[in-house]
Amino acid sequence: MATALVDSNNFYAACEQSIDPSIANRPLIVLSNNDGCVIARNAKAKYLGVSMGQPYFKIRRQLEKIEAEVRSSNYTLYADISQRFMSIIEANCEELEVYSIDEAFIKVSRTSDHNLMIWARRLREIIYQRLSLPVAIGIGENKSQAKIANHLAKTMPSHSGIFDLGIANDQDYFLKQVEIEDVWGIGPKLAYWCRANGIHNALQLRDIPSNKLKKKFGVKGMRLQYELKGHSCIKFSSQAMPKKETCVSNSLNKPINNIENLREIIATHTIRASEKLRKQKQNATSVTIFTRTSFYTPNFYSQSATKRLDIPSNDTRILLAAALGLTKEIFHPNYLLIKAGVIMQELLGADSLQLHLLSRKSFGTSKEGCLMKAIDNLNKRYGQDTVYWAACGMKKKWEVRRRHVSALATTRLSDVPIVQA
DNA sequence: TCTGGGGTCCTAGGACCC
DNA sequence: TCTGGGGTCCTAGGACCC
Repeated sequence: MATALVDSNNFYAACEQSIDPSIANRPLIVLSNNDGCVIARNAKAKYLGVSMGQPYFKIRRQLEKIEAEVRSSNYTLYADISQRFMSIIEANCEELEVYSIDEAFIKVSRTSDHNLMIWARRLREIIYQRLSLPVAIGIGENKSQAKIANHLAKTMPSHSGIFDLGIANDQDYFLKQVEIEDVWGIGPKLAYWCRANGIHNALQLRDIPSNKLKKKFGVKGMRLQYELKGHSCIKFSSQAMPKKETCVSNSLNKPINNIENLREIIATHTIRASEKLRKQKQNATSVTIFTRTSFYTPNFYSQSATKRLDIPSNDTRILLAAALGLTKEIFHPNYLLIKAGVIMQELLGADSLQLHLLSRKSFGTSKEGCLMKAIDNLNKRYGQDTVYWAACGMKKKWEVRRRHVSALATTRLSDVPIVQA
């Protein structure tokens, strides 16, 4: 059975274009939280020289000059379109592994003539027709090969978005076209080492002596090399694994140096993290909070603190008490803090909870559980923060900047676009 | 004035056990 | 005089992913 990787091109930008086709012919960029830096751009913006990761404030002039459309990231919209994307793929394959918001690995059987091109073209058409998302499909014998094939599908125009490495006559030729930095699993550090050791492309990586690779990359390097040779050794998991930790954090609109503000931020993130836990049907055994100054200031400061809970919980009030209790441990008045967050750790599924020896409470049916459910339902029905904790503060001067956010066109009735005949 | 957020996996080294 | 060897668990840090 072959493995394919279906991946949406410039996903966030494509989502923005799909709800507002009027911007499709213009350069478009999407900014990270706090309108910090570029995290997605459409082909036109790419062509005009906007690159990923650039801070917005540095390129604002350039963007004005090329008359680019700018959007703040709208994750609610992207998550909803992603779900639709995945369900179309699921209906057109044998097994699906959702790999990220815009990518899925899938398994498909090869037809008698081994040719999956017709299937791939059809899938590409359906996705475009229903969601206006252009996708690339790469096919190989395993995940690493599918990744390589997907890269080739995107970068070589003659492949028009689809490439099958499994049936390529000259696999070596194609592996040679893939720069070492573009190989899945090779990050900047390892790429640097590779270049220094004369390994410049995927073919050379496949063919270097295994012992040399193992010494530097460990087992991960071995797995990658095996896959480049055509064996499968990276697990395919169609069942989403339960999360081991859940983190909510952000950079602040402006730096803070008073503990009250830090408490409000920690409270806000803890509440969001608790909601996430309840949605995931998980409970946290320990809570870590952290904060730091900017990387770009001379006096760097970073601190975290952790509290273990007697009983794992997803009750906002319990987690809030734990997190706020730690705040003074990470605060330092001499530093301007620019980032803070909460990590829920050692997560347990609701079914694998153990009661505390001295506790009389039972899970799920408790009053506390009902209260949390009621709050979640109210916020779902009437909008986020209809019911919220006073610990979050009222003014929120530090709140995330989102000056260019688009509508919730697929999840909120009042935001559905109106088409005039 | 401004520089993302949310994850996972692996390894090395220390502490501890018998 | 003499200070083992094999194993597990935990943690911090590094590297990677999108």
